Amino acid sequence: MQNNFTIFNSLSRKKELFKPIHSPFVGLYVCGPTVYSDTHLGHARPNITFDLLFRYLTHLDYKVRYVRNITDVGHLEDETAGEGEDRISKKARQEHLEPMEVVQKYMNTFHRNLEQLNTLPPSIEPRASGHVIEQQEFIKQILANGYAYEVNGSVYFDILKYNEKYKYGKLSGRKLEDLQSNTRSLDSQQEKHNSFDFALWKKAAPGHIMKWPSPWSTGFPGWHLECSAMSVKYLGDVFDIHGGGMDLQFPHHECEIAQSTAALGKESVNYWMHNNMITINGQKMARSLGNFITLDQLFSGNHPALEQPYGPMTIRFFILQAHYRSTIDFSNEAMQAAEKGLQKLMKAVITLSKLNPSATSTINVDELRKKCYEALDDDLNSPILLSHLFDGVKIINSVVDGGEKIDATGLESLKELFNTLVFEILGLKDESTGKNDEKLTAELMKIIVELRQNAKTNKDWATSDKIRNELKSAGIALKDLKDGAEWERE
RNA sequence: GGUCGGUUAACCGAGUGGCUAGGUAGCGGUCUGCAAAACCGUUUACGGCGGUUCGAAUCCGCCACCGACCUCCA
Repeated sequence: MQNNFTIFNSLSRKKELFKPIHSPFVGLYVCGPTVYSDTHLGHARPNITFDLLFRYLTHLDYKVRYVRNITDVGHLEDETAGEGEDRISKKARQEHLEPMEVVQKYMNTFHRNLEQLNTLPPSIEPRASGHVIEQQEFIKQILANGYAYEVNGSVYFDILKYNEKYKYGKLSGRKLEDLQSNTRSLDSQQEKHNSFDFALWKKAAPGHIMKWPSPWSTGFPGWHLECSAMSVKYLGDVFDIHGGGMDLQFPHHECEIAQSTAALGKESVNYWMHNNMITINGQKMARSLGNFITLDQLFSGNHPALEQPYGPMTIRFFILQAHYRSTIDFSNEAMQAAEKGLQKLMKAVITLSKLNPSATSTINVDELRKKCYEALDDDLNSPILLSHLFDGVKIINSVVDGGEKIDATGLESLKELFNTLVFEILGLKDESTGKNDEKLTAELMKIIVELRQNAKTNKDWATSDKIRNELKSAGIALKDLKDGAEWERE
């Protein structure tokens, strides 16, 4: 299969032509969330970014297996606090729930929010707690190959040993000496041979809820292991693309590389992709920093920092307006700009569907199409794609105004292009449609518009303005045309 | 302190050597009873100082500021 799709590979720090291992099949693994609290705006970024990737690869006729995990065990709150409490266990205790109730609750929210953002579900969504055996097998392999050691029922990865043959730190550009001098002193360090070694299996402290039997101790798997074990299980020893947020590059993805290489003797991932962060007031939005806005808060407007609610598609458009490797700064002003821009785009799609062809054409749709695909092929440059689409919007509106002409062939081509790019690939949708009482509203509006036309015929401007103004405050915009009038929801 | 990245107009953001994205906001015009929408035109730019070059927002050097990672994080 031929394509010109290039991906910026975080490992090589270069754009590379995308060549799947077993075309037309593509294996894609993306790090999912730890489900212990509500989904926030920051989470929308990777999910929309990799949804765009999934949609585009699928559009290019690849058969994509998209695996996105749910972390429901093994992430410690604070390793310095002695035993280190699991984030999920902590939340369970606070809310008087079973750990799995916490997981289910926030996983449900995550799924609902992502559906609202119109992201496609992954092909497989494995959970760490359901793959403890696979993770143990992975540890056994690493131990057998001599890259891990056991101390008091816990198993640690031996980075010095690993570094003799392979290079630890290649993804994040870190040197072992720097890590050595910079690693904090942790309690468990006494058990570790070196401060930078990381846990593959941790013996459970007394009272620890989420634990499993193992050859080493009753305990739980280390933080980085699940992704190595599950990606290899579902995508094979070597697969195409691994994605995630930039903040996971180190140590999470670095450790994944080390684990897979230590267990399998080779690296598992051909292309590493990392999305950048969403910032607020110039600072990363993060759960741990407490400066986050949840998606439900954004949708409802129920947050002190929000001047108004913002629809899921506004958020999707806002994110797509920046390139995925750049930071994007959240503000009400920026969101309102995105909302207006999205409206303009959606309005043009509707206008396009009603357009009448001319005998001749002044528009080169093929040229526009070419530019759009070049943008996508250039490491998913969605902002450039949108800029070309807005060129298209101008063309569509100019056809209505009579400044441009389009023939039947061009019109079909333009419709196909817009439908494919806007809905299928960018995954946007018109939020104003789908209301149940649309039909009744239409009937009522017909009557109101007719009454207003009568008033206008009688030059009764007071009445016609009153109707228009009151409709406006009810959220309906009336627009006078040469003959008659049309209306739309604002 | 170490590693990496950023600094583009009122705001959000593209852009890697000459062709000076796009959206939002502003201004002027066309249309209109008025307005809105749409269209046409248009104002604010490339952190600072040097250097390379016929030519630099783009390459190089220094400085300033901001951020990410180095602990869990999307």
